[in-house]
Amino acid sequence: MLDISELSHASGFPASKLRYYEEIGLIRSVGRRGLKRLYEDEVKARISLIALAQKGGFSLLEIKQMIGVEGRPTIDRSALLEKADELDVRVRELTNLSNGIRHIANCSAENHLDCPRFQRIMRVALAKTTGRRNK
Amino acid sequence: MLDISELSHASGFPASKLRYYEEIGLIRSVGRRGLKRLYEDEVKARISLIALAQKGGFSLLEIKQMIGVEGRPTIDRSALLEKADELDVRVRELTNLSNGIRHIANCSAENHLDCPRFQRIMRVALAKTTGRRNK
DNA sequence: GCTTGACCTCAAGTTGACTTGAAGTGCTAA
DNA sequence: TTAGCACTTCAAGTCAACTTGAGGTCAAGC
Repeated sequence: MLDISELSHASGFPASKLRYYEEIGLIRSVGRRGLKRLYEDEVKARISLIALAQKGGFSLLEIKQMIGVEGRPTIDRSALLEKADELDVRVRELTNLSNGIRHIANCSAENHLDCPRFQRIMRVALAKTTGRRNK
Repeated sequence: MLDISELSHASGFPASKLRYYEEIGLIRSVGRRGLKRLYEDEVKARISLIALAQKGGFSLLEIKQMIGVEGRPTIDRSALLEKADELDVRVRELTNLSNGIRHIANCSAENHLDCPRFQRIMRVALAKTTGRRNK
């Protein structure tokens, strides 16, 4: 059991953010000591997971659906697997982007977009992208 | 040479977004036909790159610094390599997250955060994260 | 030459994810 | 028992990244 300042300290999230997450139902407190919220230790893992998923480009709403209220997702298995696939596509793209950036850092071409090697890298990076729904 | 509707169609970006990008200096038009903007073909690659970098979690400002105005970055080599490193860290995290999500989809535990296998996956996913500046 | 329609500008509105501020509350220690 | 302080709520503010809307303009086809 931790109060909000302990959780804040442990997670590196400001208390305002934790209150906000609780407000939108991403985390929950299990009671109060006085008027202070009390959190279970488990919440720490939950918060780490949320932070991670955010880096993956998921919105808080998507994350809520994926991890659910009690650690059980509120969306179905196939939707979850779809998210994982999405993530894998992104991972491949970002790997290529990383290579592209490294190339820009090292290449001496006037305009990197004109450099054939860079173009090849980007062609690869984007090849996997075709066919994606565009929001 | 393409006008904005052609570019919009080719890139899948709404015209409003293209105008916005031009306004903030991320892309540029090379002239007008009447009052319609004219873009060079090169802009298509630039837009793809922007979209890709955004997926990598970079802000439009960061992207502008990385690819610059004429295809030359406005930040230095070491800063670029740092961005690439950042991206590599993220790639590893997201790979683990993907595994975590797949596990949630398949695991039958009551609460996934309690599942030891899931915990292990997340521990790995987050292990690489320690030491990162937290904004 | 006149209408039409796709573009234009510029200001204001929207959304997601928070933060900030003002005013209140209740353990804790003197 | 009273002061202090860390928490509380709730409304409003902020920021990035766009979108929307009102009112204007120009080339093209009738």
